[in-house]
Amino acid sequence: MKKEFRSGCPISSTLDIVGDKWSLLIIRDMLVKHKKTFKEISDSDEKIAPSILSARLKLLESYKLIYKTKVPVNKKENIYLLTEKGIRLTPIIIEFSLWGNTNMREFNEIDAIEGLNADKTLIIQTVQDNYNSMLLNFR
Amino acid sequence: MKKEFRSGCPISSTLDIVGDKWSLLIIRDMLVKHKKTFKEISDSDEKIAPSILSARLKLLESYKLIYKTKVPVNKKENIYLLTEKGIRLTPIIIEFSLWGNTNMREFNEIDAIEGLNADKTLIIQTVQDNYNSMLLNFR
DNA sequence: ATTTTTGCTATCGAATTGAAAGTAAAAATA
DNA sequence: TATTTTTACTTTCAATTCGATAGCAAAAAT
Repeated sequence: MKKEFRSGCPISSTLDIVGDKWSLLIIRDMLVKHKKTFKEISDSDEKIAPSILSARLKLLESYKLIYKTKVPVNKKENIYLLTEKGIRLTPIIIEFSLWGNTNMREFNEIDAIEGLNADKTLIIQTVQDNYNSMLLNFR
Repeated sequence: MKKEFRSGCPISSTLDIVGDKWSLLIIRDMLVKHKKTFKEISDSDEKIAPSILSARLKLLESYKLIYKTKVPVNKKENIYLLTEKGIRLTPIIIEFSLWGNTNMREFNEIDAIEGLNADKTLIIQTVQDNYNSMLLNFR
């Protein structure tokens, strides 16, 4: 675990954990697409390198945003799940999605995202509720 | 300007611009602390390197999140201001602040931030209104 | 018993970061 | 007006991180 933060600012401290190009995409795939295994998470449009994914998962786990478990019928496969802290990143994920949907279209061809026109509080609640429902399968 | 985005996802595209450790801190300092010059922005608790700051300002300008102007009485000093798109990052900045304030305290000594207990919509509105008021001085 | 798949790790070249020094031009000062 | 200081960066280069690719051990699948 990295011990040195750049400052005591909450934004700066958060960026010291998730402020790279990949971490929030990993959280996105876990949270919105309910991806749980190393292979599922690495299998995204953006094609994260396995060494980078491995390092990021370790870091996120060490800061308690995710945890790793296994299902009894498969000793090999790691199941990565978001912790409560990780789930609380939902507003950040949704705000990035809303911002990018509105402001990035002149620079990149942006996919249409279903459900983004709903009230943002409802979107956040729905995403979190869906994830929590899925978590019930692992208790 | 970098032309290649990793995918058409709005989150991924946004992270391709601001997904480094410094960009959102620059936006924070401009938006919340009303910092406008190279020196002011580089003079933060986190101590960004001048070469990195210069590169980030150019990138943010090229993607139209900020613009550069000068005041008539000072030909030398560049004044960096947020564009409308840049100001629209306020919800992201505030969500990072709220998340870090709640979830980072076990890992880092987090500064108390005034005003974070208010309703988040009000915080966002206030920050944006304050910045827009300040902008009136430059028209 | 054998083959395939998964979950990584290792290697190494490429890219980025960032410390520190330097520079030109403008502002400030004498 | 001459000189000094400050600003806004740029440059250099070592350190660090990224990421393409190949490889490996163990478990699952056949």
